Amino acid sequence: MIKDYFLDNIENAVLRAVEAGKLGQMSEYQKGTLIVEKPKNPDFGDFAVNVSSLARSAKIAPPMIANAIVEEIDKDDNEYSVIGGFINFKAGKNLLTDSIDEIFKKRESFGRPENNNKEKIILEYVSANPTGPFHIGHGRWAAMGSVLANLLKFYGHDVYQEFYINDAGSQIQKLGNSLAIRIRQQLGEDIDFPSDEIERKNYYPGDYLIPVAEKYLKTHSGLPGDVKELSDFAKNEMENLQKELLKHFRVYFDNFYSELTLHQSGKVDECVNKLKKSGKIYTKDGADWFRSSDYGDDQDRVIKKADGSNTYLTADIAYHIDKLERGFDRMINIWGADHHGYVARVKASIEALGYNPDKLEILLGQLVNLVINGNEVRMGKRKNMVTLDDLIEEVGVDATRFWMSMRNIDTTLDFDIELAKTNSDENPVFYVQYAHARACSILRNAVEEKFDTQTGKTLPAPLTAVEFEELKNNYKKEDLLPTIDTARKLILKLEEFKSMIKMSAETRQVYTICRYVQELASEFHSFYNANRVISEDKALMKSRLALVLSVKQVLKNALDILAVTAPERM
RNA sequence: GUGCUUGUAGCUCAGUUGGAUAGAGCGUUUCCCUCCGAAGGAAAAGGUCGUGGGUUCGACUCCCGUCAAGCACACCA
Repeated sequence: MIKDYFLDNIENAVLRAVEAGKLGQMSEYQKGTLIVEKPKNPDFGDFAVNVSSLARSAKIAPPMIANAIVEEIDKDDNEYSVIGGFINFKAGKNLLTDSIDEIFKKRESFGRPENNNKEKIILEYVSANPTGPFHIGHGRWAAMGSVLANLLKFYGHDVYQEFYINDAGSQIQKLGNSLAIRIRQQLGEDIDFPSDEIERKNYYPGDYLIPVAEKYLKTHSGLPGDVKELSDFAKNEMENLQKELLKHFRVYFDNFYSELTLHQSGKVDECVNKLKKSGKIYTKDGADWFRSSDYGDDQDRVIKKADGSNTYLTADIAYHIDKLERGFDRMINIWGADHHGYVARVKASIEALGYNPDKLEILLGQLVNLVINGNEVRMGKRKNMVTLDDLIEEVGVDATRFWMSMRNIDTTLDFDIELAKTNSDENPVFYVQYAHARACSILRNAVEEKFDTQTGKTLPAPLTAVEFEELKNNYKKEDLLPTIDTARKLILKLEEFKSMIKMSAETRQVYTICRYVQELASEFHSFYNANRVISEDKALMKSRLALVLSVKQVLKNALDILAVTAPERM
């Protein structure tokens, strides 16, 4: 990376300058204290380092330090300049041609770091109850989670994606009771869900169980004796619906982990026993309590209720311990912000059972607001629920994925349906896809004959197929030279893909990919308007085609991580 | 009441571990197609970084207070 090359040069120069006694009273330098930034004013250079922080130990003025360091640098064909305490850097032709060269060499793996410490990661997200269709909020976790999985894989990690099915507990019984009412309605009975608000909470009154009731009656003549049969039937239907939607939304789980099996396998009881042995359990009011407050939680938590049954937390503890026992180095969970109270207690349990709680990373996501015609539509718990299915049908998979991923997970997301549907620059997805389609179009034109309507003659293709293949497969660094001065910004933006990926993967911030891809598209559109690619000057044309090929490749790499399509034409 | 998150241009948001004149997109205004996709580009205008203190050479960034918004505070899942 150019950035790293620059920092490396600076730091080595600092070490030499210290050795030579040129940095005043400074006697040692610790690598990593200086940081590279982008100059606010691009005229200063591509990158910069501020050496003011060394002034304290050197006891000389920052500009003098900067000059002393620059003197020690092997400059190659790059430019270094000093302004105040800043050392500015402008990459020379060697670095620029190298970076395009790297794109041609690495292709679809361009951007993957050379040596990273590969981790075995289990990423858990969505994990919805199988009691109804996904709502819009689930869409955010689904999109962000799958992008994060793609990103971490691209980065080089081993990623296992898991969906935890909350298929135990009273909600499943509620689901069965609700289906029973829908079936009786189908059978012609005059019956409905209770109108009393409190009683109504014991049911799922959404319309989505009507088709399930119809389906049930196709193979059964009436209500079963046991409501459990209905619960299982409905649960199964909901799970299948959810799985289908996830696939359609390009979200692929390696495993769906049923909470129920966790109970049935005895792992939950096993976990309770282990906790008891650890001495962190006490009995109060007939229930067993876990001393989570010993590990930073604000209060202790019930782990076995007075009636002898386990709480939701108990299963969750067992689940996380199971993940650890499956040998993962790291667990990453995406949870809605409404679950933030659970972080401390789950981490506490991991620590109490002798595991390292730092292995668990929980990304808390703020919720989603739907904006329709400029008005916020707040997502109520049950009423007015817009399903993810509806949203995707309305705006498409690409736009939904992009919009759900484009904001920092810490901010509530405003999803503007109208904007996501527009086909213009107001819509970032469209803008980016257009850039890719435009690149493809130029590449097509480069090898196509053209019919001239004025003369009625057919003009030969600007480049023969053989020449084009040669450029693509046997690209040489010199090929880029004719256009290198007009394409500096574009080349640097392409090169930035590597540092963007690194940052994004290490901080788990997928929205930076969406930002990057917009910036790259913008640089490309700008380059396109200022420089004609297809022209008489063959060397110049080839150099610019090389850039177009690079842009296409990098856009594709980024869009693949987002799992948004990169269209050849639109 | 306690905890977590958020407050930056008219709107939606960046701001990379404290650094140069606080950035981008949309919207507004003005330009740019005889020509590779104008579904695009160039430029202008637009700011008391919620607010009041503090820390230091330097604060959107760190600390304390305060105001506003969202969420959570079960022997529910």
